[in-house]
Amino acid sequence: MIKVAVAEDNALLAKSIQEKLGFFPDDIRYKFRGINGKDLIQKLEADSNIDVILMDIQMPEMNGIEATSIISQNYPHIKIIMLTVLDDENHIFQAIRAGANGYILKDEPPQKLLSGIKEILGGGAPMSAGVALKALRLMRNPIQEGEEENSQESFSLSKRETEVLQQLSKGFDYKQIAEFLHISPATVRKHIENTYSKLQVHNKMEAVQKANKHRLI
Amino acid sequence: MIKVAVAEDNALLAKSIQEKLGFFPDDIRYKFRGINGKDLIQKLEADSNIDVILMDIQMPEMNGIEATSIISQNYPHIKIIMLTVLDDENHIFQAIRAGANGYILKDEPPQKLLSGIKEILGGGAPMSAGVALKALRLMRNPIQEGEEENSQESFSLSKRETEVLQQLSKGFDYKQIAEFLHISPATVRKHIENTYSKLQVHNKMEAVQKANKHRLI
DNA sequence: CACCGAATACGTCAAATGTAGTATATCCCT
DNA sequence: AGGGATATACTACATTTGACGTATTCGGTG
Repeated sequence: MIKVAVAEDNALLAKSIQEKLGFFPDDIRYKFRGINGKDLIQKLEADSNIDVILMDIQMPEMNGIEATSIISQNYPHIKIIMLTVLDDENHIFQAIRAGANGYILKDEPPQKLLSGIKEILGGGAPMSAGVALKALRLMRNPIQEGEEENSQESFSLSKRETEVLQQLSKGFDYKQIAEFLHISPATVRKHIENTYSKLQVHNKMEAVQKANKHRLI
Repeated sequence: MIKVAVAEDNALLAKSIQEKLGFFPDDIRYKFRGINGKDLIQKLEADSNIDVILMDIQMPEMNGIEATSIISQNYPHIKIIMLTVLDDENHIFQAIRAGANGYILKDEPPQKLLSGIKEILGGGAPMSAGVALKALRLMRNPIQEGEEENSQESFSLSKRETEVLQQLSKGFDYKQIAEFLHISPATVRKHIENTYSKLQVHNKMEAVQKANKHRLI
C-alpha cells in the first residue's frame, strides 16, 4: 500500500484528486490533504509516514515550490510529484531545483497518476509528455544562475583566513595546514575559529560549504 | 506502424534488440541496423523514412553521441532513444545535449522498450529509473565547464552511506544525523568510516569533497 | 603618534571525530 | 542453503576540533 498525501487549496480539485486515487484501493492509501504548503507541513509533523505527496504549485500562505523545498530537506524519504496546471519552464525548473522528482499535469487520467506514483517510488521521474520535453530543453540550455546574487553579505574574510579555509577544504588537519603555511597549529585554529563568527557557522564543514557557496574560496 | 532503426556494433546485442522489437509485430516495423554511427547515417541517406532510432553509445568509427548530434540536425523528425549500458551522468548529459529524447538501459524488458518508443512519439522523454534521477540531478547541479569526467571509478557507496554524507555536508554532527535518520550515532559513525575506505580518504571533509566532485551526493 | 585590524602564538577543557575491534539481522543472489 | 553486501549497534582509546581566554607583533591610517 502506497501512502499518499495531497496539497491543494481548491476544495473541488482536491476532491477530484482524491477520487482519482480512489480508483485504486488496492494500491493507494489516501492519508490527508493540506489546504496549502504550511498546512501540509503541519500535518506532516504529526504524521510523516507518507510515501508520496501530490503537490499543487499555486497555493496561498505557502506555495508548492517552497513547501517542496522544505519537505525534501526534512523528509528525504518522501517523494514529491508536482500536480499542477502550470507547465512553463520556469515553474518546472524551480520545482525540480526544490527537490520534486515528478511533474504531472492535472488533466492526466487516473491510470497515468497511478503509474507516475509507482514510477517515482521505483526511482524514476514521471513527467507528462510536454513537461519532459521542456525539462530536456532546460538541460540543453541551462539557465544561467548567479545573475541576481543579492549578496550584500561580504563576510570579509582576511587573506590568511581564506588560505586556511582552502587547505581545510582539501581535508588537511590543523597540523598539516600549519606546516604548509609555516605557522603554528594554534594559529591555524584561531584563524578558523575567527571565520566561524564571520560566516555564522560552528564547524569546519559548514564554514567550507558556505565559503564555497559564496565563492570565497 | 512505428518504423524503427538500430545502431549497434555488437552483432549479438543487435540481434537481441531486434528480437525484443519482434515481440510487437502489430506496432513496430524494424527497418535496418547500422554497425556504427557512420554506417547508420549512410543507410539513412538511402532511406530516412524512420520514426525512431535506438542508438548505442559505444561504437567504433563514430559513436552514438556524434551520430545523434548529426542526425537530430539533419533529420529533425526522427526521435532518438539512447539504448546503452552506460548510465553515468556525463554520457546522459552529452546524449541529451546531442539531441536524444530518451535514454533506456539495455537490460529493460521488451514491454518497457515498446512503451518508451510510444512515449517518445507522444512527445515524452522515456528514461530508465536510475537515468531519470541522474538527469534531474544534472538539472539541479549543472556540470561546470572544464569539469573532467574521468570517472570510471564507481566507489559504489550504499544508499545509507550516501544519505549520511549528504547530511554531513550540511555541517551536522553525528548525533544530529543519527536523530534525523532514526539510527544510533555509533551507526552513523560506522557508515562514515566505511565510506573512508571506499573513497580512499581519512576524514569527513575529504569524503564530502570527493563525493561531491564525483557527484555521489 | 596612536589606534586598529590582521597575524601570530599559547593554554585549557569539553566535545566531536578517527580507528579498531566485535556482533547481529536482513536482504539478495547464487 | 550459503555467501556477500548492507544496516544496525556497541566498546575502547587516541586524536582532533570547538569554544573561550590572553597576549605580542606588525602594517597601515587617521
